[in-house]
Amino acid sequence: MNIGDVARLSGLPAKTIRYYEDIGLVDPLRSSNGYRAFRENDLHKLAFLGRARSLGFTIDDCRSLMRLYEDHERASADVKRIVLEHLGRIDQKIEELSEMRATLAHLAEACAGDHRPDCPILADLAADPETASGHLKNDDGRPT
Amino acid sequence: MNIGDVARLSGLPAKTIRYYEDIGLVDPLRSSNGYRAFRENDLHKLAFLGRARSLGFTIDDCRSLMRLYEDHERASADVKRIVLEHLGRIDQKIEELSEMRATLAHLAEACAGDHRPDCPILADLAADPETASGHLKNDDGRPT
DNA sequence: CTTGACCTTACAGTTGGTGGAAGGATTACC
DNA sequence: GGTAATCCTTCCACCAACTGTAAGGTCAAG
Repeated sequence: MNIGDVARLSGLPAKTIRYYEDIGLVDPLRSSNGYRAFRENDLHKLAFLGRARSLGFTIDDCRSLMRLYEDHERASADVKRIVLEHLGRIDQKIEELSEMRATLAHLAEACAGDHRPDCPILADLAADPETASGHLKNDDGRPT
Repeated sequence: MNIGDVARLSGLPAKTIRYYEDIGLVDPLRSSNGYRAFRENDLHKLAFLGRARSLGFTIDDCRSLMRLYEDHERASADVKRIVLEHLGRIDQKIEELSEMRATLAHLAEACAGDHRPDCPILADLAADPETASGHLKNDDGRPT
């Protein structure tokens, strides 16, 4: 199989596949014309990588997961640990984004969004840290 | 004020402040010794930038927001539009992460996480797209 | 025999900074 | 006045995980 074939079959761009070879995630053979020659196994690996990446695993995670995948003596605990760590990172990210979301939603709500220049959003962004968005979360002046 | 002072006051690393000058977000004066000389206004700008960045705005957004901040003829609608667009991107990101989270949580739950090599996580990652994690979402074999 | 689709490598750019080296300026202290 | 510590300067390289582009080699169809 040429790179175009595995690209179609795996759903990964050819560029990405070349990149994955570059960083040692796959290692296709070479035809006499210099073209990469992928085996079934390479295709499987690439599909594995694509799925893992789509679940947000880092390339480094992918490397570990692939190693475990190919090691039939592995302990499932090792796999689970990677997943749970990743899950923790995702939860943290969701947490951060939700906080941003809440603040931004408050700000957007407070802004008239018309032709006038008065804008609580800009006022908040310009406020010193003590004040910033605190007056929208609790409006009685107590420190947050 | 030297860069160390504004770094302390704004909470931004000196490196970041230099970078912001590099990309044209601030434009401090220079003392005769070549040191950057920040005015009050520069400090305000940097604090503004720090707050906007902490809310997840891109540097490009920050540029637009700063322009609007400094334009006293602005329409608050322009500010609100930027915020709402950003809010949309955040919601999308949260959505994506939540989907990942759900899939990963299912997988982790299904995995014994012990010394044995059997691992539904690896099985899922290796499965072809038709099957992948679908069998965990609906276990009757219907296509998802 | 040429056209077009495919393949190759290599280098630059993306985002938003961070780290480090090499060297000049200033301040503190003896 | 010397010197050590702390600032400050510029410049270049690096992070993730690709993506874009250029310049060129290969192959199958008509």
